[in-house]
Amino acid sequence: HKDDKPELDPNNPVANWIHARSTRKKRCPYTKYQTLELEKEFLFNMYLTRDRRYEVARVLNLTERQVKIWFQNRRMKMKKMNKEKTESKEQ
Amino acid sequence: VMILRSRFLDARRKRRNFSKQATEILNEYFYSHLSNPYPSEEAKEELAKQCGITVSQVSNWFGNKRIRYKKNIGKFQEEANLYAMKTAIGATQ
DNA sequence: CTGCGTCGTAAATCATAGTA
DNA sequence: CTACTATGATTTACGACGCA
Repeated sequence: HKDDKPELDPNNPVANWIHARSTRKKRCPYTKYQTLELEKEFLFNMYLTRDRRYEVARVLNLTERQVKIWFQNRRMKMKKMNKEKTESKEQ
Repeated sequence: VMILRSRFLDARRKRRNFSKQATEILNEYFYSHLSNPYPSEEAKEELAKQCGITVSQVSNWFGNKRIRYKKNIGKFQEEANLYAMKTAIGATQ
């Protein structure tokens, strides 16, 4: 009867899904050293100044963009860990 | 040594597979929303409650399911048919 | 308009559970 | 027990959108 599902694609269900662009850089796992240094910097301060970003990128042989994004992801990770910790303590 | 250290540092990676009922519920949602398998935050909360897992785990499950399904649709054809049939029967009631 | 912030996700990879 | 596969979690990299 009432079909609320807009099935526009009987043959190709993934057509309307979100797809990464083909120009996206492939994920490249960082070395233990890079990760350790990034973590140290994060411990020093969760937000980068422009100068710190330049310096960290130079020392670790990453682009400033990669360092910026690493910090963004790291903050999201911290947020998630805090949420889980809080929720488990309040139950 | 490295193994012991990594086990300590990655303790949260220890896991148990979800129950069969939970997987059943997640698959039913996935295959009945195959053209747009992106549950809203509210839907995730409801699924999490029904499955007895966290919202993050529901998000992980859908992320993994979407990419693995897309990577090899043929492999999941049988499963897709099974759940399509189940929801069809449910709709008949 | 620039530029960095969060949020949600894709895709690859990791680590181990499950199984033949 | 070993080898291999399935599966849940984590790690890079963006796109979309917000705010100053």
